[in-house]
Amino acid sequence: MPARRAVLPGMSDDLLAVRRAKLERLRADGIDPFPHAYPGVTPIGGVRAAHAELAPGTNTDSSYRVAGRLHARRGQGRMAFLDLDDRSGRLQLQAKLDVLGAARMERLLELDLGDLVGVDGTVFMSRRGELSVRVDDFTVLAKSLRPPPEKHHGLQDVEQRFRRRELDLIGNPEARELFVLRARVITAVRAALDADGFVEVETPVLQPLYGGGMARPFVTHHNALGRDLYLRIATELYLKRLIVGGLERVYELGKDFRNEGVSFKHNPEFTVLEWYEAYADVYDAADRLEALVGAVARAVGHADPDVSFTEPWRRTTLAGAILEASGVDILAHRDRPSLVTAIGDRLATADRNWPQLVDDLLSKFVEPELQQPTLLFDYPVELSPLAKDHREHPGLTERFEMFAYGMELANAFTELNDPDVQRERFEAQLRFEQGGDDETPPLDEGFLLALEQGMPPTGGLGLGIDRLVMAMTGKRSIREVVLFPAMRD
RNA sequence: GGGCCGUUAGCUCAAUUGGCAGAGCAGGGGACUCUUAAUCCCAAGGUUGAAGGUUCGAUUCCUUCACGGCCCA
Repeated sequence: MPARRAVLPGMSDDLLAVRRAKLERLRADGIDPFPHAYPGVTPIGGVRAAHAELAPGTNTDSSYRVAGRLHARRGQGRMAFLDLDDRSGRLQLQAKLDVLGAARMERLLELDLGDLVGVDGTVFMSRRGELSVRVDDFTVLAKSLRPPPEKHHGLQDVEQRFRRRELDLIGNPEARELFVLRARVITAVRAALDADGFVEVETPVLQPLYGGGMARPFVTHHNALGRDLYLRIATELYLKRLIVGGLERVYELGKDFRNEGVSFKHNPEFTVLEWYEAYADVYDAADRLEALVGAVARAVGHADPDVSFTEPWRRTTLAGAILEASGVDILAHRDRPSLVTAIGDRLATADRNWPQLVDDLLSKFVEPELQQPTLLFDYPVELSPLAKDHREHPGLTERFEMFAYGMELANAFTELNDPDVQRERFEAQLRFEQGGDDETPPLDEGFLLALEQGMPPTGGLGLGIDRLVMAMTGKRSIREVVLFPAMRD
């Protein structure tokens, strides 16, 4: 029987001190508590897959090296069982005095939950049918100096889950699975676009001018250039310049930044896909989006009985959807006073211009009702400064937004490529700004110069990746699908 | 920005009408060679988010603040 050494008499109530004392004892015994590497590890999932059919009580001569974080311990003295976690799963370890000898057995039992451990061992199936590895040898891979989350309940405190995401990932396997799923969503998006001949590009995050959307930007400063720069609010204008340049099919997957409040569907930095396809229009973009999201849903196994991303999706018009949901016909009330009268007391109309009121009607009456994937087409030109005029309906543009789970997920248009019309649109927007809209971006001469070079007919689209992941996982808060969401100090 | 709710041991949670702040897990000491939310014995662990107020007495009631959640704008 091994003689246990009292860890630290007189300090047994201080969790951190006990762990530090164990760390120092390892060093005193000539063991490096933070070794440099541990080659040859097999994932626990791989060990499980190779021995799934083993009968209870069966021994094997299969040996593996596994590594992970110590999650639980049962028994002490001459035999103990330990649970080891890695990214692929959990595995029971069996430690026996007659295998390890007194010294190593004692060392093993002194490990703390949360320590990172490597094990060489032999697979067997316990009498109760638990796949296990008998520890033949083990190595401390990194000493954990702080206690892990509660082993059965995990980390429950919502605030701590976001602020200390590493503890969420350690303690809650479903958190790991969610972010692995998020990665699979992004992989599926890339695969679909790559397969269709799109070129992935990277355009500036730090921009001398911001544009491509309606939002307040973050401002930062470049010391050597001696000037302020903006963090991008969209990738649109640079990507269109690449279409001018002849890249024909481009996409960018990255972060945009908007200096606005946080909510369950807004994080100040968020991940967006934008693509632009030469010689295509908004209807091609709609077909491509359906196929893309349908493929993502299949790739990650989206299975909500109430919402299906299987193509085709419902398609209707913005004005029709607003009329149906609110009774207000925005196309019959094309000026502010008329629309205010039509809205009556259903919305606060003070200090809101015509496009803002239409947006309010959409947000209040239509968006929350759109649970199934739905495309709303034909947005008024006042709301769509970068979209091309509708080929049939004056005053409208060739644009749609895609909604699901009561959220806007995507936005697409036949891109406006007439440089003179684009300039007029920007200038009209800036005139609106005199009316108090402070989200209007400044006029981008570099972009207009590029359009004058000649941009082919183009269909473009932006898709919110965080919200897509929310839709694929049924999470109601963007903070659940962003690893480190913005938090107050 | 407004309303409501929450904040108690390292973690997960209790605490009656305002009356000694508790349990499980983890940690410490001990027993245990097929356990698995292991079990058993012993001991320990608290600025009840912060600051003020009411009260003989506050985790509990009131005010302000911080952070978070939900709903609304």
